[in-house]
Amino acid sequence: MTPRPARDRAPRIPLSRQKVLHAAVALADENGLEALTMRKLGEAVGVEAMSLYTHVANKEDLLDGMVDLVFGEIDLPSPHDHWKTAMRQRAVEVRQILSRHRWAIGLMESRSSLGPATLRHHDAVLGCLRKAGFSVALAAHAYSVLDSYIYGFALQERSLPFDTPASSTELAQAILAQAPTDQYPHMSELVTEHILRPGYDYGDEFAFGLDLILDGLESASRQR
Amino acid sequence: MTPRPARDRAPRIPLSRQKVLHAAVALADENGLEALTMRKLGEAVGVEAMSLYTHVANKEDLLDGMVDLVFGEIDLPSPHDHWKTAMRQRAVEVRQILSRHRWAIGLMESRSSLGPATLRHHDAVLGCLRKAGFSVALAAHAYSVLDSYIYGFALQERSLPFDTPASSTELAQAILAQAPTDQYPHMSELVTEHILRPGYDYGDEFAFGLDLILDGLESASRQR
DNA sequence: AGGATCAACCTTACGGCGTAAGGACATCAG
DNA sequence: CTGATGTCCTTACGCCGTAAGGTTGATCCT
Repeated sequence: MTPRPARDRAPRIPLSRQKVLHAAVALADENGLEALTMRKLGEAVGVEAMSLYTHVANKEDLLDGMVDLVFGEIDLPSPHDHWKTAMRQRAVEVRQILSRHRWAIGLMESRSSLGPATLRHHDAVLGCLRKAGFSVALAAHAYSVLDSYIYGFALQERSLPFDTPASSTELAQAILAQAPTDQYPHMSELVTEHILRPGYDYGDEFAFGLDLILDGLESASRQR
Repeated sequence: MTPRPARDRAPRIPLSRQKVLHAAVALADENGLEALTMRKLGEAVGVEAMSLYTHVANKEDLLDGMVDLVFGEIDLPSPHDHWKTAMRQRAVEVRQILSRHRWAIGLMESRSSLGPATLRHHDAVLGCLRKAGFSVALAAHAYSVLDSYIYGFALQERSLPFDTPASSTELAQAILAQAPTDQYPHMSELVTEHILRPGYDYGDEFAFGLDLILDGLESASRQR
């Protein structure tokens, strides 16, 4: 009665941890981390929610895997570049990646189990600084300032309503409406004379702070 | 039959938005943001979950209020201090407050509706910089770098397992176990020669980056 | 005093969440 | 052919935020 399935192959390509992780990243990218539920992820890969547990231990493990995938997207610093060039490049790239994966910002630094791509990345960055003559302590300082700045900037950038410069104007006006000129004069000044200026883009602030930090590190590294 | 309640006063002190917000902050401080549920918050203030909706519009509004409460904890920069002193003081205080309210880190910058304490705070910081001769643009740059650094540092600090310096040793050893010395040499070097050193405390890194940024801002402010 | 108004609070219920427990079934090794 | 293994499914539990509507007690206007 039931036809033999063996002959007309429905090739039964099974799922894999990698496929699940990639689908999870895509889903979080599109709809935010709060929309990443086991049920929706299952649907996205064509499987019931509970079947996902064949490939990930639980949701924490899923997030760990997603974070390591993101770390894997970051190019390792090229060994030929000057440390300053390499660190600037890395900073710009990380910021770009974090704006592609906004959900990752609170997660990347807070995983308690580090994946292989994560470890490789940290090691390469430290190696770049050590090779440039940074002491172990200074390399630690440098890594701390740089990443604090990069993640912090990404965090602030994420709060903006949408990426378009047009809608940032709307936000500014909304803030201005909430904040009467006479009560918050410096706030209004900032909004009217800086943020509402035609070419304004908050993202441009990134370079200022980054160069400030890199210059500071340069002089710190020369001092010993 | 039922005794008149008017005489023997059970004074029926009603709840208020402020009380709800304070209880919510306390609950999140103690058990983390994920433990802050309407039911548990209701229990904490002696009321059923649904009754909370008399005082807050929904959970988003609750979070908005909590964030504004935290901003209210930050002292406004004293108008008599040099900008550098005032900004350093503020940075240290914000970091301290963020370590008391770890749940606030991802939230403070990302509320779309700003409370009065939040606006007052931003205005005072901007005022301090403007009064010190910073142009509007430079004040914006400065505020951006400083807050990016502060929030980013707090974010990284939060990832540590617990605040005790003893347990940071455990974490370091766990990482070292995950990361074999030959495969990640610089990582191991950092852990063994820096992090596992007796007096090490990641919190100490904060001052290095902060002074680096403040010095950078000082020279930027003199340049025009 | 009597009655209306109204804010504070409660009960019940709904759909969605992560995941524990256990069963079905295809594939493959012996 | 037989049993083992790994992938996937079904069902169910106790959480979550909150919509809808009911009860109660204080206050104010006759």
